[in-house]
Amino acid sequence: MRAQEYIRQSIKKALEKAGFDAHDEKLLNLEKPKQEGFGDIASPVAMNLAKIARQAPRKIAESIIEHFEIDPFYLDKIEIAGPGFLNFFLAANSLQQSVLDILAEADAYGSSDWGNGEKIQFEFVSANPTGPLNIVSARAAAVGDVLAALANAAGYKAQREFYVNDAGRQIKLLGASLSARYMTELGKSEPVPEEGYHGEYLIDLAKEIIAAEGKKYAALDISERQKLFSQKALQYMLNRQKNSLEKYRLKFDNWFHESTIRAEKAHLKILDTFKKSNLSYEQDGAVWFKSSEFGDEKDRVLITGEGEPTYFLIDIAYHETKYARGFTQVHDLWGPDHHGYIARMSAAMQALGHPVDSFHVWIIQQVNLLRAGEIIKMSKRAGKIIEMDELLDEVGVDAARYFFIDRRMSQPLDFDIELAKKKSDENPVYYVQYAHARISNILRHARENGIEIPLSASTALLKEKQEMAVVKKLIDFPEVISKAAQFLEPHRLTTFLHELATIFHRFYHDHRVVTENRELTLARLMLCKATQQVLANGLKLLGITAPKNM
RNA sequence: GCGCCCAUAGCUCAGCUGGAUAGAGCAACGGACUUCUAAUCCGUAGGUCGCAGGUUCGAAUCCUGCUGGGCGUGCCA
Repeated sequence: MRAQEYIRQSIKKALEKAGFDAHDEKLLNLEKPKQEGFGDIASPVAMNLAKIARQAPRKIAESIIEHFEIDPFYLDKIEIAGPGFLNFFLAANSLQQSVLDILAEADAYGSSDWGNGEKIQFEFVSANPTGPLNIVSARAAAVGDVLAALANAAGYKAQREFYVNDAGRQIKLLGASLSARYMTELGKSEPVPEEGYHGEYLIDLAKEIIAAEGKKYAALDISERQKLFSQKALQYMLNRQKNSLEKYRLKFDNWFHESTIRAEKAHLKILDTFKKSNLSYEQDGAVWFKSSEFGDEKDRVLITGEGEPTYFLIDIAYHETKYARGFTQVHDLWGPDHHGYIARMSAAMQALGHPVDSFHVWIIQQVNLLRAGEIIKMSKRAGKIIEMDELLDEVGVDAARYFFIDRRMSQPLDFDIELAKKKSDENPVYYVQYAHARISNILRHARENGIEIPLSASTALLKEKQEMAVVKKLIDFPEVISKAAQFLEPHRLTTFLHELATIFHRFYHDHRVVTENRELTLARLMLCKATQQVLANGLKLLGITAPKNM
């Protein structure tokens, strides 16, 4: 059993014996003391209980200690400090043992069953297949991928889904735009629609088509050609997006096509449901959803005056399938431009009878690209957009992912390209990777000196301050993961890994691993391996490589 | 106008859902390589937590107001 688990359970038992109501797990939250001298793990439980039990926190703390059975394997002592903190001082025994436990668990260390196998879904990126992926998509891709990875590690069954808008107006425009480029390449006049897509990628595609299939499509009727080119362009863009994502080490579990909603007329069923429950009405020739009854600021159109379903209606039907597919928690990661869309979608989900807290929208804020401190101005109109591919080619996948994860997603992000490229101490990515590589080097050095590294060895000689500091950090890992998953805050993981790297580098600096003392050498090798394991597990969740040398 | 997000060291950001003397990285300054990688480590300096009230044993954290920024607010997708 992990020390944290032991402490939590023991506090619970002590509370019960002392006559307090301890069923609320929240009360048992453990903290990391802010300062040295306050022990290794702290519990504010006495202060939490003070209000409920109407007793002085210190009194409660004393009562808890009185009923607390100290197992010397885990604890040296408990102290009451400050306003009523319980400070726990971990015993060397359990710390030494946890190094071996980590090695035994290996790749699985850090995982937990916190989520109880609940089926949840993360839908993200979902960029229109009308152009290459941009920088915000890159950010969403990193965040969504890591959130899902964290959720899976924390015991949820999380799915990564990409919603493909492969139907509707913008696809028609895409086809028309490609058709225009095709004809222009063949020297004929056909303008790109005003609201069409003017980026150069369609010129490239037009050239590709001409090279591969010639000019046979020029003979077609324009509307026929546009329709055909819609599908061609769609396939092309989808493949291109998939390739970009693959390069980014992101694999979606499911690609959900909007066209299936339309084909199955799922949106009409929604319409029907709303009609039957009196949640919609007709006005000015359109059909409206009474979203204002569910917290939206006004009602929204489902069917336009021209009889077309709105994107909103299709989107409701799409989201309904998520619940139909068995997901109990639905997380959408949207771009900042969809801010105003949240209330109505949330209203729709409530209208369809889904719990308010089962549907979540997280806005991934914009990314400002900087080069040497200067913001790079991007304009969609002029086609001056930095694509995800360009960014990855320039700074690399590892750095890009790290930079995107290392900040709360709800905040705009200044991404300094020059910094991300720098292979120096200014760049936090390499700091963590370096610790991993450094350990590989130590292990190699040990082998070169004739030390065969065993799977397990006694760690009883680990007692130096820096050694213990590393172990104490290592045992935090499972909680970092479950909390990062619980609060959807992946940056907790990068922070943790950075701290672990710091503590390891410090240990490395102060102590030699491979020495004449064979038993101590083996013990420290175990510590190194356990650290490397945790670094590797953490980096894997982030989708960042763990290099053996740098 | 209304709604959401944000304001913490020179810069970029943490701060574990109300707790102990507010932390880290970078930048600045001063030190440490005959060593398992110096892509590292140690030290110094740096703060009215935007402002003003309120809630209580206790507030960077919760509430209200204000100031200053970002975004959103279509029978578009």
